[in-house]
Amino acid sequence: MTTFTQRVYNVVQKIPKGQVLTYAQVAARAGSPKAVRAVGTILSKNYDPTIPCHRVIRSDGSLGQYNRGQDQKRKLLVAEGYAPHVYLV
DNA sequence: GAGCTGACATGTT
DNA sequence: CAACATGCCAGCT
Repeated sequence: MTTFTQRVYNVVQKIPKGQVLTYAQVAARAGSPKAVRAVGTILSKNYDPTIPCHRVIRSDGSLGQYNRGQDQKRKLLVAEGYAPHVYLV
């Protein structure tokens, strides 16, 4: 548990509904723009329901991985309004 | 205490 | 355009 970890949690928790941030953005906001791997590692180990980890996607626009599975992540994002072209097809 | 792993990103081939 | 290789940071063995 470091400041970076807490920062990541805070940032992810502050992501508004219908909006998503990339791992790069989260890492940058957390204080380390290059700690994208770390963000993934942290979120992967985090099962806290108060942390909408599903709102964090890859910079390529892909959903990336998820604890509950990519399908669950996609469902959540679509349900929240984040429905880019790719998911509709 | 050191080494390996992993929800990623960027650059080359 | 797609695939491969390298860099990076925090967590776990």
